[in-house]
Amino acid sequence: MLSPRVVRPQPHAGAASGGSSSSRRHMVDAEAAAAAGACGRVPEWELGLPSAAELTPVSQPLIPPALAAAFGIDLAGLPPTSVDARLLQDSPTSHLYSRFDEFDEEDEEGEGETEGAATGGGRRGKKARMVWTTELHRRFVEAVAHLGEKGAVPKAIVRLMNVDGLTRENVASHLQKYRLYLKRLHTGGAAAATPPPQVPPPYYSRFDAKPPQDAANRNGLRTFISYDKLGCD
DNA sequence: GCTGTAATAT
DNA sequence: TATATTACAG
Repeated sequence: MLSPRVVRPQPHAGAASGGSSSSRRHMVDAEAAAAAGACGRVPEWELGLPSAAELTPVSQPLIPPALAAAFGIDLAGLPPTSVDARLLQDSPTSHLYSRFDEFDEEDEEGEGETEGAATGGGRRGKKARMVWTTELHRRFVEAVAHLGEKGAVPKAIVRLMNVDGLTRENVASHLQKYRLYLKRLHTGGAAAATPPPQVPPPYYSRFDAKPPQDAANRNGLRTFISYDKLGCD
């Protein structure tokens, strides 16, 4: 992050959302699912859960021993620390993302982009939107599962995921959608009584029907609470 | 300061 | 459509 270009503040001041949020709901869905115990949580899993420090090595299996051998990579010599997000990009177009790259063409603003005064000689770097690949998402879900319903807050998730360049905002945003997704699953059965939600937004459709299991299983930790588990129908 | 949520922007 | 950003409340 060097001399991040100053993003022009949008003279907005909208705040269209009514100030009073008296009908503010609580996030009971998740808690309810958790409280359901029998279906949502497996206590023994949580008891035996490793600490955050022990979880970081989750990045290890990303390079199968066989593959490492083929490339003459000494796995033992690799630090079990942060995983660069670049390594987790698995989509064909994932190269396009770049928030971690120093330079980027970034040039979508037709307006005369006034060189940020604050950049003073610094190369302006514009953050491209990050791409939540299935790999990244898998790590995300695992982190959420490990942390549990109550502990799965952006800050903790970022820490657990241990992905280079991943910000709290990234995760917060993703988490928000993720929760909507879960909520949708929950309401799928119960909401049958309520008005038929025309065309429910396909949140996370991209990740649908693909609960993480391979890596988790390889870790000998079984499949953590994932979509189905949390949904607990 | 962090979090959750909704609205809105890109 | 997916992700980011913002505002606001707690």
